[in-house]
Amino acid sequence: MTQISKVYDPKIVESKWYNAWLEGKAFAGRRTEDKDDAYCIMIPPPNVTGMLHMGHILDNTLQDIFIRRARLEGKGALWYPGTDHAGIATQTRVEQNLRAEGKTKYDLGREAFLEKVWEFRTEKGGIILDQLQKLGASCDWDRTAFTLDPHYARSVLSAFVKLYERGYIYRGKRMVNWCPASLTALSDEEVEVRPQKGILYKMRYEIVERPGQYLEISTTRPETLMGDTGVAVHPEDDRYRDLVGLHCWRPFPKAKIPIIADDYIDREFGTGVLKVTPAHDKADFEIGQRHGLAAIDVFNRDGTLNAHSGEEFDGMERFAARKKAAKKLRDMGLMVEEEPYENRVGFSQRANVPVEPRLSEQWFMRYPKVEEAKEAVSKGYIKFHPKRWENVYLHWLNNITDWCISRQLWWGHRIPVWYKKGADRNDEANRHVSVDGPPDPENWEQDEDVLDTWASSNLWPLANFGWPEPDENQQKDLDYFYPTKVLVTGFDIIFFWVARMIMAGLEMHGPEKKTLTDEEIQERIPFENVYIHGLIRDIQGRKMSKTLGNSPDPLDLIEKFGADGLRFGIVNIAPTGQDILFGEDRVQIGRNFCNKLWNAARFRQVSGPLCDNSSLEAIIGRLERDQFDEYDHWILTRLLAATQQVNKLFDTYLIERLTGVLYEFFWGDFCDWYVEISKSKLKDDRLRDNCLAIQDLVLRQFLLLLEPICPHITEELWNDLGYASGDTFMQDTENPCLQSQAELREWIEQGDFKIDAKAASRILDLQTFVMKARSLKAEYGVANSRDAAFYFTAPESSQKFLESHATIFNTLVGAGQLAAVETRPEGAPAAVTSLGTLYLDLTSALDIGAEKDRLERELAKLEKAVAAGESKLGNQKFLNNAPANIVEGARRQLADSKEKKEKIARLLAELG
RNA sequence: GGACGGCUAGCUCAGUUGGUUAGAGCACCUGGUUUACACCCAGGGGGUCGCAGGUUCGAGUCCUGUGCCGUCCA
Repeated sequence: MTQISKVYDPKIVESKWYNAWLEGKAFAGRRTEDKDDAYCIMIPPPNVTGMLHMGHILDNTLQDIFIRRARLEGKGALWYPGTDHAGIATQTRVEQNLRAEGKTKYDLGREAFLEKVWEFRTEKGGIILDQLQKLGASCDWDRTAFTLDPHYARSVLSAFVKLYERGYIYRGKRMVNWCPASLTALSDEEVEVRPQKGILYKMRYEIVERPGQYLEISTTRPETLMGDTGVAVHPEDDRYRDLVGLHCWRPFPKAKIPIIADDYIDREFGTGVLKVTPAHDKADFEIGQRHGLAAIDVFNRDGTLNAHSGEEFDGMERFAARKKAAKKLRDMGLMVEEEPYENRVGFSQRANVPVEPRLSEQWFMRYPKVEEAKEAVSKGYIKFHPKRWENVYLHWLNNITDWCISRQLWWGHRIPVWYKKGADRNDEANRHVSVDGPPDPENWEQDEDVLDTWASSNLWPLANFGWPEPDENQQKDLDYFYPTKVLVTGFDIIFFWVARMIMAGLEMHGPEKKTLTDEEIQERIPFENVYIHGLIRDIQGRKMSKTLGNSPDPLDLIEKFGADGLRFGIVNIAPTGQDILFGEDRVQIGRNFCNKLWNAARFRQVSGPLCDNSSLEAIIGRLERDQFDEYDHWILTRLLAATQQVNKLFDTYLIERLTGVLYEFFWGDFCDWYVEISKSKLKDDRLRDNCLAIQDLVLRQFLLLLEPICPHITEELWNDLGYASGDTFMQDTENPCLQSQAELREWIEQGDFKIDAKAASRILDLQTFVMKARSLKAEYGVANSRDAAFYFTAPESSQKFLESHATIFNTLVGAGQLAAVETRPEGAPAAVTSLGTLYLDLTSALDIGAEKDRLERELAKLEKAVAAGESKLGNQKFLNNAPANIVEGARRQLADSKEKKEKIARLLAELG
């Protein structure tokens, strides 16, 4: 048995146990006989080259809590880890490295460049997983997956092929969100709309048929006017009705463009006239389509202007071009007005630059099983926690548009489409679509693009079990673990990943079907619960970012507080379903709590010999039920209540509340009261063994309750206090008794013995009595004297109770004596409690003024309570309508308050 | 413009289906080496629960309106 040291040192303990778990294969996913036991969590795969940040700490701590609890409960638990290839992010970083060497990816060519990325991945990949291990994450690491692993890639390509064959994937020239920095198309979800201060330019175009007459047009983007192919007004706008069908002059490059009428135009905006630039605006593109206007692309891929914009703009950067275009309009006398204007501009989330609407050839996905995806949630097969996020999910699905899935990148899953060399790519007859490619590759060229990363990670729960061609063992896993139990993620990922995984599961898991029955939906969903947590922000509520420097390194925090301390701390400060304001001082509570636990265990170790703790049966066998006093009944009542509360929090997915319940029970009840009481009981030979047995029982159950949150320290103490049997870990414990308080109650209550809740409630009175005594000591400056004498007057029933607890009273208060008296001792300040009136014997003279102040404060409180009680009980309607127990409670309360009030009034009168 | 969330002690948050005199942690103040723990112990101050109505015997909690902050969508 290890001697427990004075200060808890998490470093040694944490690495020791983590290694022991790894060696013992404690995290290996296991199947039980019964599928109902299956409990699988798929990790939201972090970027393979990413670094751990606070968001990961929260997300993975929560997952670890779920999975460790499941293991304790004997479920078939599997936490499946892995990383994704993060197409844009990873490629961008490698390109940056190349740029430092003065090279571009084109210098290397596709193959050599990809080799570089793989090198980078090998170097950096997995760092984040090591970091998760420092946190204590109990993933089944042997299964660690990567979205570009060969088998995973086959799944992704298979899905593409199936979706293509089923008509969900098509290629087309469309308006997409173009990132001029990353040089790729983006999905709508990757575009973040931000308000931007700009200028609303009002310019005028001369009407061709009516020289000298102008149309005034408002725009925020004069740099696109070279691509204008029309000017549009509302058909019912009387101001312009007669101009429709005429033309006006585009100033540069000078061209005649038609004036058209379209319902889309907002008559209220600006002058009610819109310049139509079909190649550079989504709405304009649609107007152009309706009216047969040409689309002239005046931009290059990188956001510079091209030859179509005219010689003087060719090659110019887009924002410089805006200034130049405005100047040119001014010089030509065509600028009417320039006013400051705030408009909403789409930014590329990843590259942090404004996106360009751009016309290009891309692959799109029409989402499959949209209706079923809605039903899965609206019918309750998939539950969001907190539930309100279901609205967000459903709203998105109700307004869903096709998904641009091709990316102009090299790093990713290359689209499995080949085109006949030199043939028209848009003619389906010239395409070959398959996982393995055409048998005669020399006649084909493969599509250059790769798939959006989310179009691969949406298969995560399926591909990791070998879909679509699982081997025998994978098939067993798939049958057992799918659908997975819970997905833990932040609300910002609902569209990107959660919704798409649901649709992918519904479409792919099982044979092709046009529509699904309710039963099929339930079989195909990828998970049953979605646990949504908040985002970690800094203490001022700002998002964490590298540029702000407000993002602490989690490894530093683990160093400081221990992994368990950080885990406890982060869960403790997380409100349910809201963002989390992170401050280092806020998570200290976790470290402090671990230290408290450590020392409580240490106290147990020095309090008496460790007896047989190796099984619940052994501990229960040591209880001496005939020696139970109120404290024992009370602490066991509290233990059962805490067990029940924790169980309910797991059932209702309120994980953020766990630490509150555990803290209150362990620190507030066990340490502050039961352990303090023990200090008295342990001196008594008659009481000692039972008291130690109760401590052992409480500690055992508490360690089990806490283990999911603080796995290392609990495992250590589990061993130090002798709960471990053989070489097993906590997770293998028989009879953890966690799933309801009834299980544990059955063990304790044997024969006629029942845990006495009434006896427990008397402890609450005693606690008040003790606190009043401490308060008197503090107020009269005798807090130091451990021999302070207390007296009390009390009715016979309480007198007996108090006298029998005098020793414990002395321990708890730090007093020398507690004795019953007939009347108030001379010069003694007093406190009124429901057990009786308490007096502090002062050797020095009583400060009458201070005592009067104190008692008057107390009197005022009681008068308020009495008035409230009387008005309530004087109300016939209250008596008629309120439930009997409430009325009875109010009566008792009033009687108690009245009695105390009278006593205090008498004490005051005595003081004169 | 639509939807959702928040508004309770100086700060961050609890407050179950309405029911005793609204709680915790941190911060603050006072005192403290007592059979574990100063990462600790004891005590104390501090709130008209955003605002206004309504329902009810009774509202932090339910209803209506409204203000401010935040987020998502358009």
